[in-house]
Amino acid sequence: MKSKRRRGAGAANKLQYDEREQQILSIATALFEARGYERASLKNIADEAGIETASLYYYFASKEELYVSVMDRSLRILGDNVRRATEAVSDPWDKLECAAIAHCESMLARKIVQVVFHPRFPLEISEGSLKELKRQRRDYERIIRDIVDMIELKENVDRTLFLNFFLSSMNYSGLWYKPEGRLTPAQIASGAIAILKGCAADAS
Amino acid sequence: MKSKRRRGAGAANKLQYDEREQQILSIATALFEARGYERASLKNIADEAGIETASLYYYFASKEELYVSVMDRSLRILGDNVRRATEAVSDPWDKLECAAIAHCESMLARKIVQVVFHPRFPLEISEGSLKELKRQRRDYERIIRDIVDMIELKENVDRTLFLNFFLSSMNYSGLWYKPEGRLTPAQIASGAIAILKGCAADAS
DNA sequence: TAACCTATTTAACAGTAATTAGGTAAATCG
DNA sequence: CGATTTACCTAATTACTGTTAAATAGGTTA
Repeated sequence: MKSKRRRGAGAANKLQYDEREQQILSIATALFEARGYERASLKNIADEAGIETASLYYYFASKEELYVSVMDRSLRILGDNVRRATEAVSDPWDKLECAAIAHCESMLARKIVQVVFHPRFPLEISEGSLKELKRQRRDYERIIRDIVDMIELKENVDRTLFLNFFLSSMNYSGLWYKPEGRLTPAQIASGAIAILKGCAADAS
Repeated sequence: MKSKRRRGAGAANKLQYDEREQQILSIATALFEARGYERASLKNIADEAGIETASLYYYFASKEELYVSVMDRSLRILGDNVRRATEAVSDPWDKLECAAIAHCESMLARKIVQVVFHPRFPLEISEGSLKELKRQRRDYERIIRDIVDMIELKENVDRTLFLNFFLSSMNYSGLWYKPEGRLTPAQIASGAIAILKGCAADAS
């Protein structure tokens, strides 16, 4: 609604609308990620952006809307990265590995999301927003599911469990990943694939 | 400190100290689990216990102390259950499967924890409490690690990654588990083991 | 120059959180 | 019996929280 304004400026430290909006989204992403929804107060976010708390309402109608925007942005970036990384690959296992690497690198190396797949949403969200968020999450998982569906698994391996297993380890990698540790995000992703490859039907 | 008191009672609905303490711990566990630390207020907990908010301070010095007690209790129960389920088993893979089943059943079927392994602690906790919690978590993970160390893995599988992978899927199982769904907690656990068994050195 | 718009501030509000101080009824003890 | 202890309550306090209303400084447009 407010996204096409351009004119006007103000005091020395004023920014243009789009710049400020993106800045707030970045800061909010980092703070929601670091502290969780409740403990990342609007004051925290505003302080980091160098503006007053009330000014946030010029860009977002409520904290909930800000949260939904953060999730939206994160999931879209993640989806784009994974799609881009996998589209040129045809072998199912290679495709899954590329997806894993893109997922981990998006989550861990760059500071984009990680907030995304928390088990329960951290707030009592409005009906509409909740549906929107769930849809986006399903859309992303669909990308992965489509890859998993191409893979031939041993008969005794439950495909849905395999998918959940993969997604959970991707998400949880944020727990044990340390920037200064011995494994890079890509190595973690490839290591996960190495483990899962034991499930291949053609046990190589 | 206060654990040996016995005497005295009060109005009709008063409980003895230990009973009330356990009741509060159970309720707090369920509420922290369902709503998260911030959104589970002391008023919520007190209401459910049928007492006033201020009365909680008769049992716990602060919300933080209550949280630490909940974690403590949960991890001890979980550890006990897993130890008990595995001590009589000698084959490493069977042992791990028993651990997985005990873990999942403790987390999912009975309503004990699940709060336990959230990536980041939900509060800025005091130095001492934090150390205590981390120690307990490490102690539990040690149980699992000792089992994993007995397992023979393919050469290209990173043992630490394998361990983290296992723990993360155990924890995340709460995400997709539904009491009315097609899989029981034990089936989820066994399914996870079936997936991981592809990593066995003697590829059966 | 006058009118308007934009990004921001100041100030206040209403609600709720955790916490504390002090009191009270009933059971127990000597 | 009276004194004490136990388990609780009432009421107030402090410190935020998200949110709104209104004002303002400076740039744009006519």
